Amino acid sequence: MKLEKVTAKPARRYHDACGAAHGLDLIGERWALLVVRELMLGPRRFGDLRKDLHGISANVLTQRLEGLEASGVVRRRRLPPPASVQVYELTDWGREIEPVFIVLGRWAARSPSHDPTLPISAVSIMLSFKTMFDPARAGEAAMVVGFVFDETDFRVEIAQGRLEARRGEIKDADVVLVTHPQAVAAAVYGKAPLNALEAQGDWVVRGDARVFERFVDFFHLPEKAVLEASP
Amino acid sequence: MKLEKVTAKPARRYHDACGAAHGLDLIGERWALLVVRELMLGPRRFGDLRKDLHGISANVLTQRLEGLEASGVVRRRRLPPPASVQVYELTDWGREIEPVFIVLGRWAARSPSHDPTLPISAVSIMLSFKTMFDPARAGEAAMVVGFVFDETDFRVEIAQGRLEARRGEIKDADVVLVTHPQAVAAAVYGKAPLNALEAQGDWVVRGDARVFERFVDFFHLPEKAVLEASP
DNA sequence: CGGCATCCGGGAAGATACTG
DNA sequence: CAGTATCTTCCCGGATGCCG
Repeated sequence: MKLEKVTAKPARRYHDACGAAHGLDLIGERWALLVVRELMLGPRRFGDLRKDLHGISANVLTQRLEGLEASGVVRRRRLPPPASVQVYELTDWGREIEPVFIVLGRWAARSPSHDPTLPISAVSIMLSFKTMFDPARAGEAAMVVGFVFDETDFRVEIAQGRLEARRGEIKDADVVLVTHPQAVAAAVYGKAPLNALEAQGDWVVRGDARVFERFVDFFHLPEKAVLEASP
Repeated sequence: MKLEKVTAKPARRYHDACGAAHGLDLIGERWALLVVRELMLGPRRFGDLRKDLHGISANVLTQRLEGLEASGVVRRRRLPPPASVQVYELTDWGREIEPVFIVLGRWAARSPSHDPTLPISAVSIMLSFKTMFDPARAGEAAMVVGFVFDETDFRVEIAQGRLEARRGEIKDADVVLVTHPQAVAAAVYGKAPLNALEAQGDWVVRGDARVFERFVDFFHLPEKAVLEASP
């Protein structure tokens, strides 16, 4: 006998008209915002999400995807045959969460306890470019930088003081880095010497390495906040 | 024998270099962001916080304040005698969370499940003015609107297409409303008729009521998002 | 294997009572 | 008034197992 899905959400809500409080009802549960982050650059499969959300368990991921789908943030789709696999993607409205990442990330980067050397996902590093890009430093520079992370291609295009970061074709890239996100973070935010990374073997450059050297200079983390202690 | 406070936080962290993930480590626990919200307009006492965070329990509020203090977001201070009471306030860096509220609130207000008629705190309604103010509608209007919520004075000043909302003096206000936040939400966002609210008795106007009628027109909730269902 | 249900241990949240 | 102590409830995280 099949149990009816009596889910009957009692669900811990704030019951508050405040917009921010309702936002927390939608994406405030543990892992929820990071699931959305991983979908920010396009549809993903369950297993891919699980792999890049280090530490999440399968059942929690299932619950979050269900919750986000019920809220209208995420939508589930089955790709047409012969693929026939299920993927999860953001709705149009879900995609509009992006500014929340930008401002939250920019604020938290100033935290004294923020450690940019920790592991980072491919999507995170791409979004960080949007967050930390300094148009003043880029000036009129124009370039296409490609990244290959674990068989997947990502591209960052800079032109007219604007930056676009997404998944996609990198045939036209000025330079392509075959590496992993953490090494990119070390180069861009840690300003690690590029030849050292190359020597370590987790870094292969295709194309004009000088372009990437300029690229690195367009980004920098904000200054750490200075704290007043409680007396 | 007194137990040493071996707090030794193992603490559930994401362990992720992503700025947003670290932001969640700081303010992602349940209630944390709403505690910050209640401090956004200046120092508050423990009991005041508890009263306006409907549903929080004393021990959770204690834990959040401790955590936020440890993170450098909140600071604890004892007012000079004869008051000699303890208050909590945001640090300079903590105050910089404001944009997170603005964008999160603006995004969540478009949620199909957002209900603006729920209870709302005094601080929330004041912050909502910053979030939902439409400079185009205000044009060159200039006014000072005062609110008295439960013995505390708040002021909103509009001038040159800009809005400022804070606690403070309302002697120079063009109009003052003695009421409660939910009634203001009904008037401003629900566009409830003002005389109806006055008739219900939870609404006293001092000064020029016409000024408030214009004020209401400067704010409106964003359109609800239209959702694509999962097939 | 991908997606999801189920069971279980630990820990955080919620409610209430109690103390200085 | 400002928390602390205690108890219960529920969520999170990990493991296992089912089924297409």
